Amino acid sequence: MKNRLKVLRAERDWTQADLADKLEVSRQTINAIEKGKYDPSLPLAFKVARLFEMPIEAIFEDETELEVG
Amino acid sequence: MKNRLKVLRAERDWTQADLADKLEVSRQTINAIEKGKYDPSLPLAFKVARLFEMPIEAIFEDETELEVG
DNA sequence: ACTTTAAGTAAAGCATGCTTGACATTTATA
DNA sequence: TATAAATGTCAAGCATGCTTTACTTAAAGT
Repeated sequence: MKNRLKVLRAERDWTQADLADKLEVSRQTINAIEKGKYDPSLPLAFKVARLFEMPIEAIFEDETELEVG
Repeated sequence: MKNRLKVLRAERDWTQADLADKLEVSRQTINAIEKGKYDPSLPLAFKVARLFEMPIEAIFEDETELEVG
């Protein structure tokens, strides 16, 4: 799953640690999500969306295949 | 986290097993999410949103407190 | 009443999300 | 160049998401 965290941070001049603080997660969690090591949980995705005041879909981009079935 | 899965299913006359099949997860997973036992992962939430053709926020409702900080 | 279908629930196990602590690398700045 | 700030990464451990198997309960149709 792609995400725009790095850009959204840059627009606000926030460090990964800044964002981590605001979201109440560890800095490593932000780093891992930005680097695509794993996806955030849904509750964390909601928190991100609220912080940036935009829909989840405007921040995270799903790239899983469409069904064949 | 509240969700409208049960209603969305009912509108389409789908069983939990039907929905599970369409989402490629187990029936128990659908049951657990509907009963609020846990939240779906973000990828699964995206899959649900695509299936019902509506934004994640129209299906799942976050109810975590706003920051005091 | 019987049968079937749907929904609920539980346990064990594996995969993923997130934590802390520590250390390495990169980037900016004195 | 030296120092500090920001980012990257790893390991161990705990919490959550999801699986399979299996059983129970509820609802619906015969």
